[in-house]
Amino acid sequence: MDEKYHPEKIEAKWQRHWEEKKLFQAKEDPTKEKYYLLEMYPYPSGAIHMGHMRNYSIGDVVARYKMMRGYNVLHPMGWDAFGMPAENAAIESGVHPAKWTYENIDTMRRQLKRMGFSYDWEREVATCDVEYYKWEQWFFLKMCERGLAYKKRSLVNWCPSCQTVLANEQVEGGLCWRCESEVTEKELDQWFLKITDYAEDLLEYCDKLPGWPERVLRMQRNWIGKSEGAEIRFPLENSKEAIPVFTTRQDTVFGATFMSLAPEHPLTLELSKGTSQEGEVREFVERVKRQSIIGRTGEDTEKEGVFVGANCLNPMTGARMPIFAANFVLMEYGTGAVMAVPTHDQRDFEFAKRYGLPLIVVIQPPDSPLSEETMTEAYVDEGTLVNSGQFNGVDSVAAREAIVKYLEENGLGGREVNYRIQDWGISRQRYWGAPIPIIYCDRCGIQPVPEEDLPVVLPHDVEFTGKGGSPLAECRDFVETQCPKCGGDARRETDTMDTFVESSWYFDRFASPRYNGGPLDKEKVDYWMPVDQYIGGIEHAILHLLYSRFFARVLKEFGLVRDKEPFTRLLTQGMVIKDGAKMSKSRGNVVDPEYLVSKYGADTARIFCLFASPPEKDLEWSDQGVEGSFRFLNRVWRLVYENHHWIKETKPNSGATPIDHDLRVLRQKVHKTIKKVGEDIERFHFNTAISAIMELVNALYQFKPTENGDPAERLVFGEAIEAVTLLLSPFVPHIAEELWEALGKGESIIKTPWPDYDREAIVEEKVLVVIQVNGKVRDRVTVPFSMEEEEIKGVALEREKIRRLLHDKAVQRIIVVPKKLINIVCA
RNA sequence: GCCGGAGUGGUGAAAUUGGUAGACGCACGGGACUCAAAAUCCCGCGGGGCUUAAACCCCGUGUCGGUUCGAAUCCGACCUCCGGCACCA
Repeated sequence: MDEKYHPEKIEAKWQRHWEEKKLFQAKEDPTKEKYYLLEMYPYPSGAIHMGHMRNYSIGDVVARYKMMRGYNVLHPMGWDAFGMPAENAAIESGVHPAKWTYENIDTMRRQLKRMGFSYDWEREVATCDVEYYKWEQWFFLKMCERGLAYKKRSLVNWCPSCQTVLANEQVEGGLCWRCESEVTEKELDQWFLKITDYAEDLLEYCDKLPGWPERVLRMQRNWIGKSEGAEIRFPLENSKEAIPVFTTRQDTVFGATFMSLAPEHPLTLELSKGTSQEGEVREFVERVKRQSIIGRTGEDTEKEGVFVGANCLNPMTGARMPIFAANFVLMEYGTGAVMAVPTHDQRDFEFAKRYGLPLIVVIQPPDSPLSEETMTEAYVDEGTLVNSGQFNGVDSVAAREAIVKYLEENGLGGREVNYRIQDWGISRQRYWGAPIPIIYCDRCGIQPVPEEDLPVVLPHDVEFTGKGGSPLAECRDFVETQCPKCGGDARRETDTMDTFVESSWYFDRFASPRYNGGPLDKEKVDYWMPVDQYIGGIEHAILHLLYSRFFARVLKEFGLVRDKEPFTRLLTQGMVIKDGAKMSKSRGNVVDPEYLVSKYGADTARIFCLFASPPEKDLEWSDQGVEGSFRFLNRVWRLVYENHHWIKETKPNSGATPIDHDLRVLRQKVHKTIKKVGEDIERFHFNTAISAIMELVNALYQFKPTENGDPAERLVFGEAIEAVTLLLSPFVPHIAEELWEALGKGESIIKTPWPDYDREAIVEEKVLVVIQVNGKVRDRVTVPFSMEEEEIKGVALEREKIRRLLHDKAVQRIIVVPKKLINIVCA
């Protein structure tokens, strides 16, 4: 052991050792309890950043701790390797996306290895490998068979900058999740996955995931957006047809005085055809369609519309209702048609006021009655029904139920549930992704690629112009093919799949990453899945984490996996902040982990991330904090260096000698620390676990051993040093291994069981009792642990200071919290 | 607008969930070692009052109330910041 701590020497040494001994290779072993720990895999952008560093440091503590606890741990790592930055690099600098991606992977793998993370690299997966994405194509075919994947022409979100379609989940506040451009609408033929079939189940199971943060579950519930209400059919005037609407306020149906249609609603143009309104309607629809999502749905966009030239009838009253096209009605939600009740819906109120449409109050509030003439805004709360025929006098909540029944009985509609969530659009008009395995034949229509023809390999030689349109469409060798049904000339689908499809099942693939008999080796997946602990950023709360839950359900139906919830526990870690903002290249406030490792070593970088704040909170970067962490490791190093010679020689059983008070206190501190660190790791309080170890180290510095080495002292002190080393090892594994070796231990520290604390040793002999008078701390007294309540009261009342405080007061009661506190209440 | 979360020293944070507020670290101040510096080690460090000093007292967890013997923690109202959803019928 060197006198000085040189991280660069020891870190490389132990990384080599772990790799040579294959210490992190996971093997299925039914006799051992498995623990599947997973951190969200990175996109190979070129370099590991602080966010990764933090995420993976957190994960590594848990992995190593569980290994020492005797679990059979699976801790894999891979690459979310398809995606646009690779393609953009190709457009900008001419490097092929594959070359760019694989080189980045090499760099980042090297960086991760330099951090000493306990990954099973044998299981590494890159999603751009054909061996990976061919199974994704296989899933797609199976989903087509079951109608879970389908193609439809629809309005989709289009990012003009990325030149591709985005899923609803990828539009954040009207902006592209990746480049923050304003998203527009476009009508395109697209492939969708039927996540809506699972909306109810996904929602229901939000209540059955106790290991997930409430915040994430709430976001998912919100996103699924379940509304219960009714469908009501409004007959068209002079026609047999009717317009169905969805409403959650069927109790207000008697107050519906007009109808609003989405501009994209097929009836909008159809009804206006041949009327004097036709031109105006057409113009309006065209104008609305051209708007961006923000322009269309922003909160300050004014409500406007146009009469389509036709009317429908209120099914309850028979009253004639003019039909409008209105910009605020969305085609994607409900039926794209809304019954307008201006008195009890604010949007309808504003619209009615603008176009001079009639108001009928049908809900009266309990206090001050409403009148159509004086209302200045809609009344949207509950009340009693009026102007509602047979339902007059009924409470609005009860009326919702009664009216649903009436609708059903009279064939006018019925109960209906609606979800905000839409099917997942997965077509991307980009090159660097998994090709959608579909062939178009002019004679036979849409033909799935036969399973035996998989994979549909992404061609290598294509041109990257950045001009828009998928490069695959320009690649004749790829596009031109034969129809699997008739054998005639046919064309391949040139869109690729959303990269979130890859990440929806990579955790399953880690269980059998090289399996070739199918996507998953059932036996192995059943052994490892579900993921016991998943760790990653909150930004995936509704993207990846919802898609993965959907995929798990589908895979379960295919009989490929056993569980429909893939992640038992989830930890969402906070961002890394510097100078008040998230670290990012554009802000210029990044700290490169590579630099940190070069200057201080991986262990310092790791322990800083873990110590500075609890994992779920944002981490404020501090250069001095890093220095402090490095200082602490040096302190530990010196402590062991100065003592390792004699500790190595101390035989475990050499001293049955009785130990004195100071030693007993030290030993108690050791075992209390063992207890606390274990408990803190279990509940992910790494910062307090580390501070507890620091306290122990401080106590060992305070403890001055006698000159010629009392055997009992050597025993206790030696035990303490070993405990410090063991407890530190999940956090700072390299230095721990080196110190462990210096202490004369043969086996790698990762193979050493986590220490148990001695229950006897932590028993308190004396306990500090706080004495309060009327809730204010006035004195403290140390009493024997076993002292009875009554006796403690006596001791407290006898205290000089307490007597002085109480001399002219009458004691009313005394509250005793055993071993902790006594509160004397007096007048 | 709706739904969450969070506000604690100069600073990052503790307080295992109603029982000593500020552990541990950083910064800062003082001391030891040194010719000197760095490194290291030791001591101090919420604010105020009183004091040579100690002892002691008061205030203090965003603000104002409440519950309780006792509140950073529970309840109500408000303020500020952050996040999610949002013309969803």
